Amino acid sequence: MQVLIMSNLRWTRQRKLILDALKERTDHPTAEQLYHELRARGQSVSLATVYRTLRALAREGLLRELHGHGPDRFDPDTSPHYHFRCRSCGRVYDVAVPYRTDLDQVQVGPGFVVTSHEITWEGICPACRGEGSGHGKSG
Amino acid sequence: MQVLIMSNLRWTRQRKLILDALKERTDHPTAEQLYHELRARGQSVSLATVYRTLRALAREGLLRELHGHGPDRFDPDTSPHYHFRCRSCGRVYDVAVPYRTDLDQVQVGPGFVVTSHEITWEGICPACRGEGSGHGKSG
DNA sequence: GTTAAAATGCAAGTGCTTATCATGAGCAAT
DNA sequence: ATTGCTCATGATAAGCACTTGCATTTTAAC
Repeated sequence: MQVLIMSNLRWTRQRKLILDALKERTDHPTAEQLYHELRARGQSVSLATVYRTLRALAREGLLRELHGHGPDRFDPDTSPHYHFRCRSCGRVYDVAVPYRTDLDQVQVGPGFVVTSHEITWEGICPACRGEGSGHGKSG
Repeated sequence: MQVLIMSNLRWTRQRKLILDALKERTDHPTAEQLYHELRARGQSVSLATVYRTLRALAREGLLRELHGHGPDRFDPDTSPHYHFRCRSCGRVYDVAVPYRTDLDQVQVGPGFVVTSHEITWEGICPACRGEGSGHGKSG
């Protein structure tokens, strides 16, 4: 499938695998998690390629990078939306709160140019509440 | 001055220096920046101590850690407020938008417990707009 | 099929941060 | 003021999360 028609990227076996693996998940995995997932399936990819591919696809606007505590995470949904981060396992979930376009109009101060905003909620996710102690890093 | 009355931390020369240096600034510096600042003043502190102190003071609630792109930054203001991050230099500024307590009441989904939220605006700061290209990392 | 440009894999390198551990400093009770 | 217990510091090594250099494939266009 020609997903990369608009981009100057080549549609290689590894890039297909990585993007597909990302789209299967809703927990916004890290590069390392994606890498292990693919290896577990017997696919041959290197960690460097996973990183390079994710960064490249983000530059092309095919996915979104999430920065914050711990390793970067990746979100296949590029539409404007907000996130929840579990402070126990680090997993990130989408939040169904309507996007507030008006917040991009905020006047931060003289000379400041605002290009975007993001809202992140923190707390404990259902998976971690379930576990007795809830201090895993399994996500 | 007995700032640490409520905590079990010892009020050492280094901790005084580090907290004072942090409170003098409004750009939410990194550990490294604070370290260089103190060295430039001829004060003897090790980088490890700067890191340890900042983390310790954060645990005690005397300052706040900011995570995101690049190295962690530290904010001497622990009251609820929002931030702006310059995507050119990385500096972080406080934003004078009233804190929305109602956003902590958001229902993320069944089984989710929300403990806090944060809003971060991104864009270019006045310092970087001034510079012709505006691609420094001077912050 | 050739071919030029781009992607991959491996391994080494970098940046940020924490761990280790011997030494030194704060604090409370002598 | 001194002692003694405990915590803090400094120097350096180690660790994690990436990133980069480079030789070797692959891809996409002729």
